[in-house]
Amino acid sequence: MYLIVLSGPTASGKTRLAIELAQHYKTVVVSADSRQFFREMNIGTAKPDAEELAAAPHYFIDSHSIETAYSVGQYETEALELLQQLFTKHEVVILTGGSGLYLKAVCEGLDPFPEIPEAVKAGVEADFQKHGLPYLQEALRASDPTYYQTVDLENPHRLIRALAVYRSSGKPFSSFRQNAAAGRPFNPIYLQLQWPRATLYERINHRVDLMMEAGLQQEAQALFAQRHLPALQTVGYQELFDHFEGKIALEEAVELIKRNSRRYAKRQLTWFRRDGFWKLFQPHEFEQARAYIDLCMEENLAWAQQRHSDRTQGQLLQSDTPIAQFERTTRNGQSLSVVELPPPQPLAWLLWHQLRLMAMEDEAAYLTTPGGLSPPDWPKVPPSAFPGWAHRQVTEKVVSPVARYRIPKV
RNA sequence: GGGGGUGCGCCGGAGUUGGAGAGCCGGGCCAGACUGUAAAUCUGGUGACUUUGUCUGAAUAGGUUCGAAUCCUAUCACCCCCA
Repeated sequence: MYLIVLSGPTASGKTRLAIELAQHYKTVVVSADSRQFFREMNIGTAKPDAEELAAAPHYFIDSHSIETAYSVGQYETEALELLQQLFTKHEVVILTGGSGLYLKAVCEGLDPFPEIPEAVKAGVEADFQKHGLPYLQEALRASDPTYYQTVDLENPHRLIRALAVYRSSGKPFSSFRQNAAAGRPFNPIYLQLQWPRATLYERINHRVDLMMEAGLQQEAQALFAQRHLPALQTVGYQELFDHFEGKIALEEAVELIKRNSRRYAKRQLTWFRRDGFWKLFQPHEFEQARAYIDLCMEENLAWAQQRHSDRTQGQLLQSDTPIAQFERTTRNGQSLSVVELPPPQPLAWLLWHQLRLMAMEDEAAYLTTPGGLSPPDWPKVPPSAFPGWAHRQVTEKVVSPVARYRIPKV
């Protein structure tokens, strides 16, 4: 059983690729989007439209109302139940969405925490309103010195949550936080959509204009009375609420929606970067994504990479055994991508593909192959999948016996 | 053509009676944190470099002065008024 996890920043094209993959694998799409659950919100959440919903069955779209309190914990439980059912009928299921914590909840699991009565949480929030942040910090120091050491003490949400858990259960927040990976009956295959940053921002700006044309203002107007609900603390709605309250002009609200969407996308990228298991694709690379998924299933593959300050190192794993390595270093504005290739085998093109994406924003990128191999020697590479395949050998800086190729920009 | 005004960081604003600036505020951007509000919430950075520090810097070139972003001259750019 495989769960194809398709993510990427907002406006990167997840919806569309998810549907293409669902059609190809004759399966369904499960949404992990923390806003598309809500049936009252449509335009501003970029929900799949009727045509897209008809093209493949979707779950967790319009499944909840903004009136009911909803949390990642509940989502994890409900999603797991659903997946269990789905896997009885499908070998492969697609999970897509941009909310990192929600994806993590499904794929890795969150530690079990006790239910917190609404009154307790409201009590802590009231104390915060009354006494301010120092009160929360002091209360946490007294009740949970362990968490106090690691938590961001400037972040009220974190402190309120920890104190509410303590007050309702009598046990410190950190005692529940085991960071234990939950067992899952399926294998995730992680795919992430990538654009050059400038292009992504253009797409976001453009999509906001389209949302406004589609009637986002009217949609927000209808929800104005409920603007204090947690679900409506959302980019695209908050800014318009401010406009309706007369705080800002409409034009300004639209600009702020664009800016806040860009910031959101940036935070998503930060979140995803920390997990090194994402294999990057461009949104039009359906064939490559499909080939990667098939290889992962046939060869039991996994992707693993790590970022340091100025370099990225990674491995391609086969049943936990490294079978290929790659590295990228950045120095003085110049970038260099290096790959240590195994003997010719069908997976080498994955590395080539990855390096081309890494080279996307770099001035120069190179591929080195030990033993004088050249990329065309690699079998099973679908040439049509790589229109930029044309490479040229770089002669000036060849480090014998390693062959060096310039990687074309995407 | 004549008169007046303004020029420093990626952008906008503040500040200047000649006295310590890599330096205030806001924005943008970059980077980061984040186990139940997560499209939320929070943090840091943003002249250069060989970064415990060093160097350069107030449109450009000169000048006055112990000392110039501040005063003077020329040039350039932009804005306003008059023709």
